[in-house]
Amino acid sequence: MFKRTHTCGQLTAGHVGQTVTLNGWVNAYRGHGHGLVFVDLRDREGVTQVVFEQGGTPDAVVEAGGKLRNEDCVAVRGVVRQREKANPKIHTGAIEVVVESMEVLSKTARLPFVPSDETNLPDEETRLKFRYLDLRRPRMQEIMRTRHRVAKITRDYFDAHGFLEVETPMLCRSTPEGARDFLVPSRLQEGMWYALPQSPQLFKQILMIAGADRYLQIVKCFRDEDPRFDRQAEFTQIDLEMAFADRETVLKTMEGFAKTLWKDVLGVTLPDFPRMTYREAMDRFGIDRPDTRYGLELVDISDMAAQTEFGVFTGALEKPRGVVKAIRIPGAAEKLTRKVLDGYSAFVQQFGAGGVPFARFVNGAFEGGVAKFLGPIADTLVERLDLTDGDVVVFGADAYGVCTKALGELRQKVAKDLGMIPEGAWNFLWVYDFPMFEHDAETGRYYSLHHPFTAPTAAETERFLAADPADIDTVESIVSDGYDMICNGSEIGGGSIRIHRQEVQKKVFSLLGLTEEQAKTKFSFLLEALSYGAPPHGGIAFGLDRLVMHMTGTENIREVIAFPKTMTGQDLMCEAPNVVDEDQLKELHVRSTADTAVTAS
RNA sequence: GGGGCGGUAGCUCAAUUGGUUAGAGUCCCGGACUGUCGAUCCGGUGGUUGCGGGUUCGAGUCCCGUCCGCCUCGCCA
Repeated sequence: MFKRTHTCGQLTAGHVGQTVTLNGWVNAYRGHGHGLVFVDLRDREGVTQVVFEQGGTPDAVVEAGGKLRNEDCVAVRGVVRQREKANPKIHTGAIEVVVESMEVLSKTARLPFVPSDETNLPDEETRLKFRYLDLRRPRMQEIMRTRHRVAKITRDYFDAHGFLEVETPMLCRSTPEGARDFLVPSRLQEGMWYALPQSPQLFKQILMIAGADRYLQIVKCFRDEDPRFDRQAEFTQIDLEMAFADRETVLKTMEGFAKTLWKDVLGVTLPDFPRMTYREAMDRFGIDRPDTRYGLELVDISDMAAQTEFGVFTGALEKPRGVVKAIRIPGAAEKLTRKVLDGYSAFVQQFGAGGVPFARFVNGAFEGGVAKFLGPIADTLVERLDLTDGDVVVFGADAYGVCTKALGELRQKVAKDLGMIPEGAWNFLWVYDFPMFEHDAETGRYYSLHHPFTAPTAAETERFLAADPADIDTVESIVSDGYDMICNGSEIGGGSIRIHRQEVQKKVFSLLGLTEEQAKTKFSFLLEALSYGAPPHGGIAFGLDRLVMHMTGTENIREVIAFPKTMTGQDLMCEAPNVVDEDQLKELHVRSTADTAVTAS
């Protein structure tokens, strides 16, 4: 009988003398001839050494033990014994189990790789193909456990704060704006399509109107866009919404949640989160999710740059919204060689900048790079950047958007390259006061910076309702009641106070270029719902995958997802996506236009 | 859609400037071994160098195409 009495992680000196049964996989084996075999048995909870030895173990069992190989799945029964020499590396190292009987539950075939061999870990492709073997590794088990704990603490925390978990549909209608939808053809409604949710945004707002008051859901979302190291087409949100709540209430509740998570999972006590406006974040850090673990802030020197004869500076200032900004890189004069700085120029070029003008500050004077142009402003530049000997200054000179983006990205690269990011630091902050809209010159229309259901701040509402769409400056100056939670330069959550007045929502739709007719067609249910006594409400959504990435120190999102997809959207284990039968397509009223054969039959 | 890096034994890697029979560790198989814990020692199996084409007397190595993986720009309200 193989039924276990203990896990492989729990036996200690206190169990000596007990007869126990363990189930698990062979993590390693060490044979010493026919009379003595050691096997390390592993399950989710740990590793225990079991011994097959002549005298204590029947001869036939010793022989069977000698045939065990890595990853065989077995049950062993035996007596716990104190070891002569303890193994301090494992929790159960004080004891071993002398095997009396064994059942091989399942013999392994030749392994594509050995999960316990951490030094010869295969490439990710192989790990994904044999994910069930990869997930057996203690590191992956630890990540899965952390993810479970995050989900559990999330439910506990919000339950305690009066939130109700409600499920929303996976088969939704496609809505304009936002990411590309995954579509599902309808069999019953010929020619019609469902979309998988990009987020349950509208449903949770409707739940507020429906009186749910406080809503929580840990939910899969789908966005058919290209993946990144921290982005997957299919991902999980912790989705939240609160009725009768202002921004302060939402931020306090969510900040408390983050603090609870970090305390309970990592034992880290987080201080109150600083807050920063979008404008300040862009000005000082060149990005809307600043990493405040290090300096390297952007400093505007446009006024000084105008006094130089440097064409790159003066040319930039002639552009609309042209600026010149500088970053002081302390003590980097020797590290940042010409070659490295040339690399930085190439780096910023992908963001539309021309290059990275630079100068070193050595022996009280600028040298190298564009030093010769800095003469007229040398003293004031030293003062404004607070330069000391051995510093390097890099510049950005362009329209505000390009300059800010380039230096913001460069700032992060420099910090990484020079090892300026402190280990173990947790810098959280809120970014708020985002613009409602951005005007795109190419398409000649406005886009929501967050999403079209984000309310303007209370102070802005009347100005917003009165805004003339033709007055781009005014429209772009309207501030929304949105907020992002940032952790170490990564956006882990974002939300807003929502529009709960129908006329405000209609105004947003009209600014986005939706005619009244289109707005009615696509969002009639929302507009209608807003007309029946909608409460003020707001919420947020956290990226569960990213939270777990931070908490486990993993470098890509696939590590924290049990069965993730590759950069080309494939599941290498089950080989999805894949072809289907012609009959299935027919039933769904769908015909493929792909060039290559795409059906199974 | 654009750019970059990578693909050699089941796995991790090596292979001089383009040069003889593509090597090592590990896994696996066989043998030895009674206190190991990365056990040790001896022997063995194992290769369409991702795939297709080209250049060359000769290609793992150079060129073109293609597939796959990762990273990145665009994209991601």
